[in-house]
Amino acid sequence: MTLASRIKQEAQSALKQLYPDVTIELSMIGVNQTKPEFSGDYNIVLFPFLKLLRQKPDVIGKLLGDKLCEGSDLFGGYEIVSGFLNLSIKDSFWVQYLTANYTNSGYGLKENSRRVMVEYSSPNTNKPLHFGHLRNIFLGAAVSQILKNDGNEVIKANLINDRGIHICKSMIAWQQYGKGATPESTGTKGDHLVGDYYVKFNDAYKAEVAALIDSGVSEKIAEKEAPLMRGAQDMLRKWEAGDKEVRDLWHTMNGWVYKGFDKTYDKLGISFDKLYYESDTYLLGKQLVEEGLNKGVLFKKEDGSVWVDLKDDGLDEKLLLRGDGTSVYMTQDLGTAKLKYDDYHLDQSVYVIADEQNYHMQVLKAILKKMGEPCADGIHHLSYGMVELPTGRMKSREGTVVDADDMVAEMVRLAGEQTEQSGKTEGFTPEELSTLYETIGLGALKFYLLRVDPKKKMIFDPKESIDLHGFTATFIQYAHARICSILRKEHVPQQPDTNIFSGFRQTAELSLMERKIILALEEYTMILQDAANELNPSAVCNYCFQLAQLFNTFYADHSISKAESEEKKQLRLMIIIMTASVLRHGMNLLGIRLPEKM
RNA sequence: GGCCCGGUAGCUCAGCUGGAUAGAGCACCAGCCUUCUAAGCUGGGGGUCAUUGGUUCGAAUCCAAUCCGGGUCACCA
Repeated sequence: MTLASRIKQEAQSALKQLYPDVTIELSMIGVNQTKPEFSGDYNIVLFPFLKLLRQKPDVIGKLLGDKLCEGSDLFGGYEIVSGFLNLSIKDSFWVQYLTANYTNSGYGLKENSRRVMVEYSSPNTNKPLHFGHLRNIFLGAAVSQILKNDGNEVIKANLINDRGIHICKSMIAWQQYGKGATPESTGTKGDHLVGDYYVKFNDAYKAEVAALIDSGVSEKIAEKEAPLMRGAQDMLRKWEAGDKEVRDLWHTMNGWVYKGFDKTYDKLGISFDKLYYESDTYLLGKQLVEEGLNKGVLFKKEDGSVWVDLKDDGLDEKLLLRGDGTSVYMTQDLGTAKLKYDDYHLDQSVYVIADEQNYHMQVLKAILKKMGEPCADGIHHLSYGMVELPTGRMKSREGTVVDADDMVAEMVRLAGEQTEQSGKTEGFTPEELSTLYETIGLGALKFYLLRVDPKKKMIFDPKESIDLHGFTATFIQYAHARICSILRKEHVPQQPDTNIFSGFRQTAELSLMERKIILALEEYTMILQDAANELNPSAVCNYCFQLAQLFNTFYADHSISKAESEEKKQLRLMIIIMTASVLRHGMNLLGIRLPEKM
């Protein structure tokens, strides 16, 4: 149990004893950390009790304070300031907490039998990953880890959008302009090569449309009749009919893309437990729609198209099958949702998808619910804001996208540059240095994209690139490296598996910073809990940064090696061991490694 | 226009299940390396928490309205 909740419960039972006739709900008891300008560690707000207890805050505060402190191993004293009961936690409690926990390597792990799927990344196979995908990927991976750490069984899934008109666009452009180019013949990463032809399609198509308009055709007709567009549509029909030549080309080009993606995922340290391909699943929804029709949940219009009426849910009518019987996006998603559920019997299915699809996801869930599908309840849209440039949204057709591979390379380069500038490369082999630069560069990138509340959109200015100072992974990595340096010097293991200071006895009072850090360490499990409940990795980012900040302040005026006594030295070693361990644990959830030297 | 989301320091963001004088980072200014890593630390300036009204002992936080920005409302995905 966390300290804050223990304080709440003790306060409740103390009030029960003091005022047996009155029931005070746990939710009425506000426990907060005391602000630095007041004495004490935690406070209880007295205002909510005034009416119920019919007494002044000073009176209630005194009774409650006395009761709580009486014979307590936890509370050492209190002070009442304008309606707040400021409670001091005994040094002995903090020390006991520290000695009992500093050898931990796991935090917040609990039994939780839920089975959860997290779908993220979900790329199209017509272009390489860009900066916006990175937010999605890091979010999905971090949320998976956070949920797993919370005791859930987590299945990391990737739904690959490998078919459709957009895929045919790069295929036809390659056919017409590629001259047999392959990743090998051009030395280009496969996903980039295919992406180049997607861009080529759009350029050439635009020119075709312009030419048609010049020759007197209306814009609408021109867009439909441009030869490239007709070619792409023709190709899609052939693909659906299973045309061998088209399928072969499709296999080949997607193969190039997958090789490229694998390289990128590998570099990012990202993996999946289950891959779904839309080419396998895109027909699945149709059967579901048939069943819905039979059940009378869906209806057919005169032209044969199938619809669902969601007006009772505050939504609209939605098309599920075209008049010609072909499926739409929603149809596919219905099928995939059911497939996921049938595959794993999920308690929860998390979709990491940008907020532009909020409505779509709402409709998806509503339809499944209406059809009585058991998968409906578990569907949860982890909606995140899109990454924008200072000039607005990234547009692949306008060439304003920031490529993911380029971005990673740039960050690693920056990490190397700064390390060399500050002259910290001594004692590293070239291999160690390149690992270090990747750890720093990639860490900075991940942290930058995870530190903001997912639901908020974010603006990224490539010109300013990403800072390695302040609220960054680098800051946290640096604090960790400093701790490791001290531990090396003192010949103390980073992660002791037994209590190496079993003889420790506390006699000296804790300093302000010593107790502040232990207090922060104690909060960690609660932070993990919140992050898991909210599916919010930014909570972990904020916490780790604050902890590193506390350590740096502590470090600035507390010597460990030359502590004033052996007792203080041991105490501080335990503090920094646990601090480093918590930082590693938290950052590991975010997919960020912490170097021992930097 | 309907629905959804956002608006906090010059910039990027915390804080939002109501609690004390609203916090960080960047940028700017002034200090701190003969002492465990200065990618750090200390201090300083900088705010009408979009606006107005309401609920409350107490509102950045809850409610309503308004303004501004974005998203979405396809037989696209």
